[in-house]
Amino acid sequence: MTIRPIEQSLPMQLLQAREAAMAHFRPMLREHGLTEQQWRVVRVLASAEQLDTGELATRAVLLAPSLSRILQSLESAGLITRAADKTDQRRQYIRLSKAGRARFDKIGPESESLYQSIESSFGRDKLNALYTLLAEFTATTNQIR
Amino acid sequence: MTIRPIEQSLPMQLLQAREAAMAHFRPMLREHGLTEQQWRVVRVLASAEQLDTGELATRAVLLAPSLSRILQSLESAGLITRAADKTDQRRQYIRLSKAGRARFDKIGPESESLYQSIESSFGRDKLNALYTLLAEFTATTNQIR
DNA sequence: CGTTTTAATTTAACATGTTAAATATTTTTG
DNA sequence: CAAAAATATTTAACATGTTAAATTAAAACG
Repeated sequence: MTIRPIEQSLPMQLLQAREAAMAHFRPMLREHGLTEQQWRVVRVLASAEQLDTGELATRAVLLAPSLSRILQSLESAGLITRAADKTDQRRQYIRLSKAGRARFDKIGPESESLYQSIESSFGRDKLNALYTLLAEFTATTNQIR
Repeated sequence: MTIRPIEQSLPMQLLQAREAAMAHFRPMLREHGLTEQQWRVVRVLASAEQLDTGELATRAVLLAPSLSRILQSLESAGLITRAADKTDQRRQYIRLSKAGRARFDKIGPESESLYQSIESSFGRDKLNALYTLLAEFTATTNQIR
């Protein structure tokens, strides 16, 4: 059997594409004192009143152990608050604090601006095409067995 | 300014697409005692006589500190050997040991088989189109500034 | 030729990824 | 209802990601 060279594999292209994009965001986030993953959590919370950690993990694409540690750091930084569910003591709800909202309001426009510079370089139409293909790929591949 | 929702951002789609793909490979690699990144290094070495660590890092898409640790583990496992450059004592060359080659020969076909099941589910043409778009995106985005 | 600068690699420190196990709480069952 | 099974979250352990600093060797410079 012929084995595909590593550089011709889709996972490697996905990795390099993501790295190319994130290289533009990381320095900015660093100046604002957030990691890429912490920023994902803040962004998800900014678009919802409150979320339980399960839903938060799904939307931020984080595994539970990672999210658990990230929430500890965000809580220490005063950017989120937690509240236990009244009827199910296992479940807890997370929401952005005022400081968390303020941080989001500061970073959001800078992030969007960087995103648009990427969009205009690559072309909006191609970016949309790529986005759509990726979504299809993910859906299809997640269904295999 | 309107801030793009996280789930509509390309970096998140890239992350999810990669995760969808890797979920199929990780359990197999685990049974063979290699992590995803160790397997990347072995694959790169399998297609070259020997490589210095700089070139190896580039081809396996790893940062130098990560590669340094991975080489230590692969050396402990007996899968690679190292040799210093005769004229430049800073530079070292890495090559696959016989055990490393044997490991590659065992894993390679299983990996290729999984890859082909993904390819046939998504469609070869769409996969190629996606691959090409990703390569263009990476090239374009790496050039910005 | 000795000193400074550049380059290759490793180490350090902290955050996250991954899997397994532990904990605490709910729900199901017999 | 009491024991067992299921669920939500955290902890543990080890590997990798990321940035900065340290180490070592080579090249450039005065």
